[in-house]
Amino acid sequence: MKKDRRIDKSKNALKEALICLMNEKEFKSITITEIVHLANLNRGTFYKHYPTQEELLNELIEDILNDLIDSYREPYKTMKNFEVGKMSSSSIKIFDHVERYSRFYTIIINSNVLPGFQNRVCQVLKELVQHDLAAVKPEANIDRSLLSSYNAYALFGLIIEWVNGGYKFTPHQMAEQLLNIILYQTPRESIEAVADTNKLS
Amino acid sequence: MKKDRRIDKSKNALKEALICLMNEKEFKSITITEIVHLANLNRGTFYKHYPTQEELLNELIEDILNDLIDSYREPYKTMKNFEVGKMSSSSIKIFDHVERYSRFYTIIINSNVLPGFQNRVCQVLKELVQHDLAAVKPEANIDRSLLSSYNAYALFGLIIEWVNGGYKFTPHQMAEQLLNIILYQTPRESIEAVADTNKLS
DNA sequence: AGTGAAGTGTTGACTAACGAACATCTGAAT
DNA sequence: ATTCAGATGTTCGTTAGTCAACACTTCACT
Repeated sequence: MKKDRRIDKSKNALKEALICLMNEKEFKSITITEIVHLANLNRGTFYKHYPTQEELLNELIEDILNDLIDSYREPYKTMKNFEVGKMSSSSIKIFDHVERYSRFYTIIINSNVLPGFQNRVCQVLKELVQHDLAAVKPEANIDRSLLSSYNAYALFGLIIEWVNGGYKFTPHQMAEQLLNIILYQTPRESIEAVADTNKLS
Repeated sequence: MKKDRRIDKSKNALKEALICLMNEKEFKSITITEIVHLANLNRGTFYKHYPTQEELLNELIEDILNDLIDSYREPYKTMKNFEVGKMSSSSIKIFDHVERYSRFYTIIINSNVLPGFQNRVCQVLKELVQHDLAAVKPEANIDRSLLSSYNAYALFGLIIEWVNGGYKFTPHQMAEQLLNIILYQTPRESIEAVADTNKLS
């Protein structure tokens, strides 16, 4: 028995409405009545799924982080024995994820609401990078935690700059920028060695 | 008891899906399964409201014509003793209507599917114009049917050109164009006399 | 001719979402 | 301090939409 699609439709409508309202006013001042009005749903439907606005926001954040993880791992589904050199910019999906939730990222990053979100994104990125590193033979004198954190925050910096600049580039252009940075910033002779540590997006 | 909003949501999803599919393929080749798949609805939901695709299309057309009528009459709600000279381009809503259903208008006008639709639009426009004329004192030697048809098709010509040109103007610019044509094409001394016959949009 | 994949039309049991109504609670205006 | 409009949290009966399953048709391909 497949899951009833009405549930997802209602939940998505509520989350979409919440993002929309967060664009306009402070989260704390958003009422449940406002949310269901914008979502075009009965108020009882809200209470069937969430006790408070905070719980709705929490689930939205979980959705976004899960989509971030899926997007990051997207290239891995098709390839094996990953190599940055053979990676095409179109296979990098993490910037598509950011664009998908661009309104939310703009709210969070440009303002100071929900400061913990940025840290959670970085933490997730770091774990994703670290997981990749685990499958690669160790590099001399480089601590894995340090290296993964280095790469995770570098990627996050790219995202921050993109968001704060008002999305002046397409996701594809961002992917190209990332590839260029990875491939040409690294000293030529060590590209192959480091390549496997940079399985970004 | 207000009407159950689930009905409108489902019907709108089906109509939106139909427009989307008509953009890509011939109407006759569109299956019900395709429609409900794109609308993200159960097939039974379709049959609960419509026996065939044709009936869905018919109701969509009725929706569009009703919205056309509402949009045309929008300025009348706020004003009495209508005068074109005092009419602002922002009060003209008929081009907003066309933009709202722009995808549908493009399909119908650029191609030859559903040729009857254009005639129905013109007929509706003519009746709207004629209804306005009925409230105005008769002009010497001008047949009312001819005058209303003249104005209705003139307006339709504006729309056709706009659609075929790929919507190169905003609805507001179109409204300004219409006002300019009405006000400056007419001989100066007869503006007042004809003004009331041009309650367009 | 015959096979099979895909669309059609319908049914039945189940449930999420519906409107309406209720008794609170809140907070800004008086 | 009082009022009162608006938000909250909950309940109840109803219904639109859900999935799954069915028999049937269509038609392209073998």
